[in-house]
Amino acid sequence: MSVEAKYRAASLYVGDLHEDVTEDVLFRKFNTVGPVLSIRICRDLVSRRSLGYAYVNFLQLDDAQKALDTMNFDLIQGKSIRLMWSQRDAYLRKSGIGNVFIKNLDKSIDNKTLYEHFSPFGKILSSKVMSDEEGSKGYGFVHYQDQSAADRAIEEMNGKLLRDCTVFVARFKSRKDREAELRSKPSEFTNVYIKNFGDDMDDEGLKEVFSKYGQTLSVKVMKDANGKSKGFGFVSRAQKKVERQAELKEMFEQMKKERIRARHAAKLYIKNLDETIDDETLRKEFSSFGSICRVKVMQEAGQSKGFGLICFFSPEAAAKAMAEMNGRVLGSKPLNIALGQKH
DNA sequence: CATGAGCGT
Repeated sequence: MSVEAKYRAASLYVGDLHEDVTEDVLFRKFNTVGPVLSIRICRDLVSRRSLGYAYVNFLQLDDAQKALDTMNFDLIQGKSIRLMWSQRDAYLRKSGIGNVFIKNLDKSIDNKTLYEHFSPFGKILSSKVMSDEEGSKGYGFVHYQDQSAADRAIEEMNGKLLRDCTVFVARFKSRKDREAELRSKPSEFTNVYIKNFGDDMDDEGLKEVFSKYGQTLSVKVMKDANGKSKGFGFVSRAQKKVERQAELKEMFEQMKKERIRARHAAKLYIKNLDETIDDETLRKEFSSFGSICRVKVMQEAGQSKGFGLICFFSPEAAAKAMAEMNGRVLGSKPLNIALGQKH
């Protein structure tokens, strides 16, 4: 095994990190287990904000294993960290194979307790109780290495009483799959709207027509202010509350995605900036393309780092600016402009 | 009631 391969084998992924956690803090924590070769907190290229996950590279595999066994779900800055082996291949994470969904969890069940209840069935890659500032949200996930382990866990645990709650345990479904499923088998409905029956039909007549098909709860012909039948209405069916909620949720999510996309498309990254160029110069040079919401030349010790960003209010303005200004010499150097990365 | 997030030098 090459040296690199050996170190890679001793790499842990650390997720769910508080934004303010530093390399230093992680080093001091993990170095207590055994010698740590390096730590990397992944950060946004430009803003340097933490992306909430890191790698801890141990010198020895045993130490990585020990950290995994003893430090998973430890709190740092009040947040429970999630440890996994570093796994560059995204297949298992994406495929959902071995992933189990659990709901109706007693609020007192935390990450560690969930792990303890579900570890007898096989090797767990990652597990988590979803939570917010208030604490547990009452559902979570356990992702096993093997589907067979997941199936055993479902078989054994579904319907079991954990503390005060009977848990529901099933294969994980992505939100998209779940919504598709809900749409494909719409829930039962008990009301129908009818139109085009003419204005001589009354409540009793309508009831007579429809009673052939089953017991009716209520039958009503819509009337105008003078009590005359309108003879028509709208054909529709009532949505159940959960259906309506799912629809609204999807709509809001799409609107949110669209907002993010638009904001993303309105952001330009400018590289190869002449060091004499500051925020104000950059703003002035780009102001003719549209309203600018933010300009930032990245600096270190009062010196330009030679790159920065401009956020326009509209994607159109950003596109125009990019088309016109890419390659344009400002100061002594040609601008290198790229569309924004995420975040 | 509930179906994450997420992988680098």
